Amino acid sequence: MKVEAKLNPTYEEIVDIFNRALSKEAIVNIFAHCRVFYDGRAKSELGPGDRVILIKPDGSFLIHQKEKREPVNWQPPGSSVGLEVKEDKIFLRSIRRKPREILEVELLNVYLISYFQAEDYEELALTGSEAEMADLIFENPSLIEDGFKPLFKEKPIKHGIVDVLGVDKEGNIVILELKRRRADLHAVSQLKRYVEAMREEHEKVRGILVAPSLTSGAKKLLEKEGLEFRKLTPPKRGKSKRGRQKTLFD
Amino acid sequence: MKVEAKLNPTYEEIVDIFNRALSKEAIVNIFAHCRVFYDGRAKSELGPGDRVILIKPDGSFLIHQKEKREPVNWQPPGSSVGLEVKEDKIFLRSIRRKPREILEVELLNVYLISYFQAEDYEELALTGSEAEMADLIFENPSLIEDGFKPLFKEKPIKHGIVDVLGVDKEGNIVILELKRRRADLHAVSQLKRYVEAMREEHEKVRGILVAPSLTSGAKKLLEKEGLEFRKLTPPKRGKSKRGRQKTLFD
DNA sequence: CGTGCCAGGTGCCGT
DNA sequence: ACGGCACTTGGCACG
Repeated sequence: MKVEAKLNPTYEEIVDIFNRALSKEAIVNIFAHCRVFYDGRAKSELGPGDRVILIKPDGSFLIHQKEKREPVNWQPPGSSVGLEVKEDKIFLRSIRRKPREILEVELLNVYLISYFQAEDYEELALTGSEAEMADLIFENPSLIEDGFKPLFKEKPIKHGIVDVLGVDKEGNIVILELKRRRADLHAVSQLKRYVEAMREEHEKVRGILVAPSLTSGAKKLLEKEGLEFRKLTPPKRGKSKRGRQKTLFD
Repeated sequence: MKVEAKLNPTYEEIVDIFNRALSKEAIVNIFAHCRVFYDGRAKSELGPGDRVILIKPDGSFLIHQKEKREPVNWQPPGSSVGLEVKEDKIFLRSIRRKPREILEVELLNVYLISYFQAEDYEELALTGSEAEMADLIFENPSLIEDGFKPLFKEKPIKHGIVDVLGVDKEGNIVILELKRRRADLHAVSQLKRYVEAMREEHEKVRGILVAPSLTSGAKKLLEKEGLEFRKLTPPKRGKSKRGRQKTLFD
């Protein structure tokens, strides 16, 4: 069976279904009233409440409250999960090694347990990333400025890795730091670090922050440091047609 | 009913259960074979496959494949969800405004639809954060060095916000950048930015990176810049009587 | 593996 | 809202 679901299961049914799900490498889904304990890189406690628990066959373990995109507690892929019944209590326990982390869920009441032997061979195809900004600049360097010649992508230097390294028409070394979204102080610091590292060994080095926009603070720091800005929005490459993104949702 | 679940539902049952879930502000959980389209800050497409869909009453929308901690597609809290049946096809659509983003799920087959009217009044209590490192330093400044006097926490300066600002026994201004985990190049850049900003207006300014450890690159840059390092691991404060605070006093 | 860095980052808290 | 930043960040690519 690819999917199974049981409302208000007994302890025996929970154990039974859980083990069957594990053997099938299915995704386990539990609606439960529970308490949660975590100890590892940090440590946390969560009192009794209703949550959704998701356990994936790769060891990922998610506990979701009824709000927010983020799980309140979790365990990353590679963790090992187990179910334990002792003294009229039932626990889910997930252990990660390196770093050692333990997630423990006391199931006070299980409203629903289900599993899903999911078959999925598709991968996400995403466009509009920073990497595509770099590609775009290599295809059309004049987007930065007339005479700009990009030479390296993801080039390791003394203290970090430069997004794009090139030269301008006057022979200056040009360092580009790309941001797919509005650039902040962090981005300026990053660019400054690269520029200073290159200036240790070269005469004329320019630094250009390339992004759709700048925060106010980033603009101030950029100007103070004598760095530059070029406005550029990451492209959304259409799979088939060159048209705008209106094709699907209008 | 607090929980409801239907295996292999008809279109009508899907609509029925989905609407009931919405009116109860329940969490909706769907096991489905589906395709996914997203357009917003970026744009993506995901071909047919089995996924778990979670829709929360706050508008959060998660689509999980069978691996990884992260959803393959999602919509953040505040988004509006709708279910639409047209021409023998059934779609889930979630819209976010500001920025405008659309997530569309074509449900090719629904194995299970369930909802959970979760009641939860508990919040996570977590310890071992960077904020607690700051508290610890204010309680025991000699952890940094003898004679250190912390003055401000989260102090806004010219180009950013300093974690801890204080003075040493010789009257130098001291800037602390705290990291709860191994500090990297980014952390050093951050500290350097604060130190340089303060040096514009003060004579003697020291910068100290406070973290459990340093990456090799961070160490190199830190030394080159004349910045300092103090080893400190974020404390895990025991909530109850079980004094697990050994790390504090040994 | 550790190092470095992007992410549709998310979430929190300030002005 | 915009800004600055932490996060059990997660995930990836590369040496």
